[in-house]
Amino acid sequence: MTPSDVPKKPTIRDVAAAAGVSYGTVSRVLNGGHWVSPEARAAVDAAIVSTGYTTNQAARSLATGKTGSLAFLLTESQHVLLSDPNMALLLRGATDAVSERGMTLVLLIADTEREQANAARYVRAGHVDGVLLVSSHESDDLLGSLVNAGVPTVCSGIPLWQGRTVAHVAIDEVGSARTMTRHLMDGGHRRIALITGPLDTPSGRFRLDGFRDELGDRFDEVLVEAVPFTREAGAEAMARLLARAPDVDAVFAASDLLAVGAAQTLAAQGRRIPQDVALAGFDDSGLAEAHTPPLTTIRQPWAQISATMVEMVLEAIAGGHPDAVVLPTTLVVRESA
Amino acid sequence: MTPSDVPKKPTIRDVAAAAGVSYGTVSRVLNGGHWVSPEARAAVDAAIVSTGYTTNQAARSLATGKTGSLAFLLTESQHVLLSDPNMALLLRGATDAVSERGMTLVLLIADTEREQANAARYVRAGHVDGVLLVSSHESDDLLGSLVNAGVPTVCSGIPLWQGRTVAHVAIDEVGSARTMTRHLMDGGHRRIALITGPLDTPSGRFRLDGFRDELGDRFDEVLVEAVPFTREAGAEAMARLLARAPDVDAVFAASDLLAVGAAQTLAAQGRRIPQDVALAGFDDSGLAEAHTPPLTTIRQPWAQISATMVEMVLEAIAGGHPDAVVLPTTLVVRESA
DNA sequence: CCCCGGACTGTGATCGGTTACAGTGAAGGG
DNA sequence: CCCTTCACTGTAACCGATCACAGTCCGGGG
Repeated sequence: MTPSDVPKKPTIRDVAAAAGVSYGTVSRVLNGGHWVSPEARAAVDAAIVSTGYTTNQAARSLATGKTGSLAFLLTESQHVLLSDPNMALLLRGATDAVSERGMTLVLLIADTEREQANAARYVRAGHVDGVLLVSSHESDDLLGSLVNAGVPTVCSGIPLWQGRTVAHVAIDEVGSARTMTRHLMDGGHRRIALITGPLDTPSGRFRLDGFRDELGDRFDEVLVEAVPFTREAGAEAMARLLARAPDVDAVFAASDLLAVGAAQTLAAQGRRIPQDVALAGFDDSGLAEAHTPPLTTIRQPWAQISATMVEMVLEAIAGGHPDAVVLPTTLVVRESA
Repeated sequence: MTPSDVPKKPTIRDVAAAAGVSYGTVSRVLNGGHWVSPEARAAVDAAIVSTGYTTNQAARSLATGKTGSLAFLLTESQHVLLSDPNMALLLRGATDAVSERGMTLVLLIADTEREQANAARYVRAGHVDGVLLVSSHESDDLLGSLVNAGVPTVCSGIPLWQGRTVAHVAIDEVGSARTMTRHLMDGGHRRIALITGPLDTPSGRFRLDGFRDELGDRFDEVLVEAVPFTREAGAEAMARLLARAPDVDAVFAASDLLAVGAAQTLAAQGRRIPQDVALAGFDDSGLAEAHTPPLTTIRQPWAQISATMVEMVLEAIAGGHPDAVVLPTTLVVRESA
């Protein structure tokens, strides 16, 4: 075919030649087309199609200092991405929101301290324009190093950080926990237990707060377990609760996964759900609906959360100072409570 | 503090100045350090640390034509990332393998035809050096356009593609299905049903092949359902199987998710697992172990699969022509069968 | 004593864009 | 009728790397 076997990619120079204008004009068309005559623009548009031109992101980045991509930075110690369906939902929503704007999502997973340092270096090196920081545990150093380096960052969930406040998107943790607790009380239950997440996570801490607030003087320390967000931990916590308080008649688990674990223990000990013990989860992940019996739970608006995060980080990149955003949740009543 | 409020990032020129050498020498040190005197190298290394230099990927890409990143291209019509734990495992493994080599994973999700076209354009524009194509359904056009454009591509699973063969990593689908079928036969079951995936997916098709091969003349068309890989579809398929063949005494589901769906239907119709009907899954996702009773299943070596895919795509980028690789699976026997 | 080659270093061109600036021609105001 | 403004276009410098090439220095062989 052609002399060269690898037909080099067309550049704006090639497009300019094909359109009969200068490459400056092509560049102008590419960036909004202001101060370009209609004829020139039409010619350039046609030339872009005919040459099959696609812009070289590397060259553009070099000139503008922007990369056109965001980092989805997951700082979790375990296989959260697979064990926690929420993460997948967040990731999916972020991918959509980002690609809608012609940008790219770079996925960074930083489990260990060392990996977190690597990720921070990567981000600070300017490989991405901003960061969606998804972590449940506190990670002062990583978040701090990003914020201090002036990297536009938005967190998912309320960051438990000692420094100045950071832009974040969260649900109304306390309110949601109160709503569920109220629902269980309205169901006539008197001995309501809580299996919450680790107290160094916002979800773990604030759901406990809401639970305690709503119960008031009926709150009993004995009926609380704070454990990692895994099924096994939920099962073990339930076993401890039953040992300490055999008369428990309702359990509020701070995640569907914890609830599933609790359900296994309940089944093993011959307690029926919801006849003997009512059981509620949190998240409305696929698990909740799939469970037998289907779980009463709290639905989190994941798509909205991720879309809002992307919006906010773009605002920050543009020089703005996005506030915190709190989104509402929905109580989903099914058979388990 | 400093006159300029935003302290520009150091470049190789700054490093060179600090080290008292020319920028060419710095570049040489950065790329392996051949033909550089030990003193010069030491000076440069020290200067890199003292200036806090990090290489500007955009500039390097522009000069070399390489981007240092791979695409994880997911072409699925549904929320696979969340419904299918396998995808998360693959993604996780790929992230690790890629970051180990100092590269980056760009996550592309292309559901619709339009999104696939976008993704193809993105990849062909040279934003990434290679592609890990993760799709279960056939997608001739996307795969074809990548291969024809000469983009280094490695598929997960055997691509059902009419064109020339493409590099891929797969498990021994037929053999795994035979193993499980044999296990069920050895358990004394006579009426074994199969709920497999869509027949336009390799998993769906080849697991049926293995099942049929192993059963030989005991194979019965009536006992086969081919449905999408979702829990609901599994439940419905099980209902149809029970209606057609009430005497079924074992079910092999081609994914754990399908098995979970089938279990729901079995429970609803009062059939006990494994006493009345043995049930087997595929994948050994978290679901299998979490299920009551725990599912007998086939374990896929996801970490190895993703690592191999990354290795192969790097080989292809380097100009090689990686072959197909088939990895072995493991039968995991639990209580359900 | 000169020349040559090997080890190392510096320079300049280049990648493909953006952007500031310098034109250019036509329309319009004084 | 000239000068200014406006709308548009072309040019050159620059972003921060890589890499080919041209030196430079030194030791050793002829």
